[in-house]
Amino acid sequence: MVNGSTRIRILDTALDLFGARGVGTVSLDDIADAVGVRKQTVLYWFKSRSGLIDAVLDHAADELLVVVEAAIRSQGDEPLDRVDAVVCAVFRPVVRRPALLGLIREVTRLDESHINHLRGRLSIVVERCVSYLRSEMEKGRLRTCDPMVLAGLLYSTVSGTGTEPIVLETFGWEPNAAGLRQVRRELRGFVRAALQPN
Amino acid sequence: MVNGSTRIRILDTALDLFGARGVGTVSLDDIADAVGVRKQTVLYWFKSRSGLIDAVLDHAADELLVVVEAAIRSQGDEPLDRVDAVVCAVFRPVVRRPALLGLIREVTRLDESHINHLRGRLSIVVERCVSYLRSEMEKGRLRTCDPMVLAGLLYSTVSGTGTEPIVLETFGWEPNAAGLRQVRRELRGFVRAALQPN
DNA sequence: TCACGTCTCTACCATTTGGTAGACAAATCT
DNA sequence: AGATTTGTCTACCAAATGGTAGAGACGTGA
Repeated sequence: MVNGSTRIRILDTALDLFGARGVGTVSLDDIADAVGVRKQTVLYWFKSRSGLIDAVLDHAADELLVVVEAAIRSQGDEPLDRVDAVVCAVFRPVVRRPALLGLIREVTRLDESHINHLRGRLSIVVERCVSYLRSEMEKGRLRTCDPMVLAGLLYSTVSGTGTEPIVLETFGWEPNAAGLRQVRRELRGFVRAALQPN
Repeated sequence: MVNGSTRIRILDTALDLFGARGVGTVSLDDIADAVGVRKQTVLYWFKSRSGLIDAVLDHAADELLVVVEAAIRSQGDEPLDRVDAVVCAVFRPVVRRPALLGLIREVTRLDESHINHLRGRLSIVVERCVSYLRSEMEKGRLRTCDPMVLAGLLYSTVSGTGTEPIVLETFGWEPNAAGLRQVRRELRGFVRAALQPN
């Protein structure tokens, strides 16, 4: 592979399409059209549809991990601030790249092999989050509960907020910049309140 | 239509398949096979794939609305208890009928006409929830914030928890009865803490 | 008995799908 | 220059898709 630019354009485009419309409803032709290339070029860079899916999941994990890792390492000792930073970090793609969380969410629809592929990529950072939450709970600086489930709940809340704008619209939300800031503010307040030590 | 039993079996099966695997990845043949009938029988009862989707969304909305309405009318004046009842009500299908929330979540992937169809069905109960939250906030019995966004956050949290068991597993959760009870307990604690008046 | 409505079926059809085979041009190496 | 590698393409293909047309089985009312 010398000229990787086509490959990356395919990955990016596929990520957007998969995330926005769901993996199962996007054909290789759809992706090729969006890139401006023929389907066979896609199959040149990725040996099969399934291979492309794995590569796109990797691509998404890369993008998400960079953002989250940076937030985790963010300065500040107060755990509520730290969690807040991670929430903001995960929320950022919601604005900049809506398809990213949408794709991660799609994992439920995929078959075992793809699931394990993505799980392998995310497990390190997930474990890090969970053990951090646990240690802060032990110090009494977060509301005490099961840190694993809590981490899952936090993820669900942030991801759901980001990936279901249509549901939020049903709840009366307006999809513009001001609305997004509003949602993020409420989301942060919600999470802070949910984590406050008792 | 005299014999509606085939129709209902198709609806039920389609709901399960759509919810579990995503609307776009389930063909009429898949549904027909699962029901034990030919595709043309499906097309007899529903004039097109799109018509079937709308009917299934109606079917899902019916099922969800019954559960939620009952919980909203549940006795008890304390708002935290009342919200708790609704959370439990929405969580119940997670166990009994995992595909139900999965289907509602799929709405993001559908086109405008189906979205509006479902929105129309859900908007009444959504508005009811929002205005209830608002009035309790005004009485100072819930943490004050934007009630619309809060309702959306609550929905996201519950729905995400229910529809992403695979993500929860990545967080170390074990998918059995005890694990489910555990998740529900944490979920209720999480929501209670997030709503506590300040 | 006979006509009619109900319900499921077989037989097709055009289109789309993931994928293979291989032609062709441009760049790179020897 | 000649050979080879790299990247994109055209030409296909078998299978699956949503959908149409209409046959046939079944019961019901006149």
